[in-house]
Amino acid sequence: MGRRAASTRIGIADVAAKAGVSLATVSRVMNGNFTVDPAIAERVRAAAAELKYQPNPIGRNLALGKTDTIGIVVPDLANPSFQGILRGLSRAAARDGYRVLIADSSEISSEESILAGEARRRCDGVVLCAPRMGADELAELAPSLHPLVLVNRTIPTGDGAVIPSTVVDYGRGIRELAAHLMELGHRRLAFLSGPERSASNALRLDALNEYCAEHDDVQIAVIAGGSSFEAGHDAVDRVREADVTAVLAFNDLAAMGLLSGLHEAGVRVPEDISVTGFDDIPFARYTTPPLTTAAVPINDVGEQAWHRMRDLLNGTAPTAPVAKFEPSVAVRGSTGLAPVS
Amino acid sequence: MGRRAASTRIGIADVAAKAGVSLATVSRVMNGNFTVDPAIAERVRAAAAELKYQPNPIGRNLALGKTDTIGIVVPDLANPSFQGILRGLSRAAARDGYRVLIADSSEISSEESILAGEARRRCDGVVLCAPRMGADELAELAPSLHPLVLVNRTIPTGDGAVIPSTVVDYGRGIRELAAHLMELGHRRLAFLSGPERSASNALRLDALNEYCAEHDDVQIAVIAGGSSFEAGHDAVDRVREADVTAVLAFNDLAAMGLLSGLHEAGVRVPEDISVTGFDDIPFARYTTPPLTTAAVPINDVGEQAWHRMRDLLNGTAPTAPVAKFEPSVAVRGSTGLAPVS
DNA sequence: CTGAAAGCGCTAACAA
DNA sequence: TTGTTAGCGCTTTCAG
Repeated sequence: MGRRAASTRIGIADVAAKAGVSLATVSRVMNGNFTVDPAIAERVRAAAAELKYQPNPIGRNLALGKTDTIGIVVPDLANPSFQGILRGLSRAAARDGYRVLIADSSEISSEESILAGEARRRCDGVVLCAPRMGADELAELAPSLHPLVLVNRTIPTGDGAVIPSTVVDYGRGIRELAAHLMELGHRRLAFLSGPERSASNALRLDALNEYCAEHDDVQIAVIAGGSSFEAGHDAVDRVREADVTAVLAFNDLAAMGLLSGLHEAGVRVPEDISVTGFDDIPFARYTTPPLTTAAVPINDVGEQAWHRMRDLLNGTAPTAPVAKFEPSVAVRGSTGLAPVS
Repeated sequence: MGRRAASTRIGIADVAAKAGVSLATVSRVMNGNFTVDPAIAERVRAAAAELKYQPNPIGRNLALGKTDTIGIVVPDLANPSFQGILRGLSRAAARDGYRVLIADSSEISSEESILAGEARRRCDGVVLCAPRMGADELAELAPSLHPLVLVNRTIPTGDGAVIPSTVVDYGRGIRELAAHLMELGHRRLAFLSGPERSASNALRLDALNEYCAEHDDVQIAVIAGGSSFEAGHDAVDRVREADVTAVLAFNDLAAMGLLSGLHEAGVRVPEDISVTGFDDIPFARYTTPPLTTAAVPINDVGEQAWHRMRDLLNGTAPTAPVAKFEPSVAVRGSTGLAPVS
């Protein structure tokens, strides 16, 4: 048998006894089933109130086969973008009576599939946020995770089945940033790249190569970077050696690190070199100089991820399985006219 | 009866059938109980692997009366301090095989007790992070939430029972900040206060009053503020009217907002006025000028909250029921010598 | 409209 | 060692 409940917690049986009705009736009343005689319902409610009865969701979960909880796995809770997504997701889900269980993979891609599986078993669905795992692994894992929503990642759909997702048009954003720099007279640019496994990094890179091909007077060097402040900071030397007049950083964090390193090295921004970020995190406007970046409505991304999940849970076909967000360039002080060489 | 499971998910019964043993044996094998014949155990494992069997945690939860999950309720997921606490808590709990369910009260204090109760019913324990609710309400709620850990809040213990908690010595931190300013020659200070309901705000205020009483050449004006960037930004006029040479902001966010507003108004920092923050959030060192602040090891706060919770869950008496953190002043560019008047 | 009873998937006491 | 069986707390079918 299960643990002999020495616990004194009151259950549906206590309420039933006190109200002099059956368990089924109490259950019906607690769930707002109106096929119960008003007088009896009132009696049940009174008993419940008196005993301060609170239904145990775990028993309910088992009986119903659902938990009203979704899981989200993120690479790093310290990353402002993921924080924003989590917040948007959590608030939107809460409005519909759902809770969020979090799993932080600490950027260890091999942990992702395990965490995702565990989360899925405990929850009604899983949101995989910018998973770092390879495409093959993701494709193989996906079916077992259903209902699944992807953020900033899509699966190369062999067949017609599409996994609902929210994506940001990183390619378009970085192109617009490049165009902005070009207008300012920059021709020799550098892309301070992000994490190698990051799908959104590949998107940026492809778009930049395309842009390059279309404008043969523009050159774009690729410099190894990362997604963190430190990565940007540590790239200063490589950036200076690259002999460029502008740097497109992978994201705001890296751009801020670069800004800081450049400042320490006595390089002026934007007089000597222009710098752009990506995301428009809350602090981007308060750097020195304020960061020109491609703004992403990150809370909305999280909210839309929930909406995709809700559709999956309800079995209603999503209006559009993938929600695409177009970043908008926010021109601030970190970009300026190219220096005359 | 429950839902007639049309679902094709494989359960412990399938494995038992395939391995030709009883449910109990499968359960024992899956839980690493070594009282099972190795040969049989191997047979069970093979069957489980072949069927890709994954134990359903929900059934387990019900049988065991535990979920291996703890809940945390935070006032606002957009606040860097709460993000840090959540991250520290989540990572530490994960190391011990626990997951975290989040609840964001959106700074609505009346929601807190509901969210906390719900979280508690679904989880094995609850962490209440800087609850905004009143002391009476908290004291009344606490028993029903056990196991409960408080962050940045304590309960006026009528009797000897102490609720485990992690607290930051805000009083000491703000005193040291005030002392730092005094050393720089400042005598007319202002405290840009935080949310009214915030207990940590009261701690700062009390300490400042005490400090004032001890140093009769120092005056500290209190200006209504808040905990957000906007609150700090909007307080610029009040700060300028206060005729002070230094401002102690409630936290880094408010300080950054103030810095920004001051800059827009043409007031120089620290030449005209010095500004301090509190927390040392990741961005504090990158403001212009870099922010002098009282550094709080926020991830550690979350980690220690988990350790308190773990002790509660294990029934082992916590080493110390309350973990106290002493902030350390990080002197940076936003504070300087008081202007000669 | 109400109650009895059969599960939901798993664990553990008890018996064999 | 292994199997039988009685729950964990709730929902829901089905009969009354």
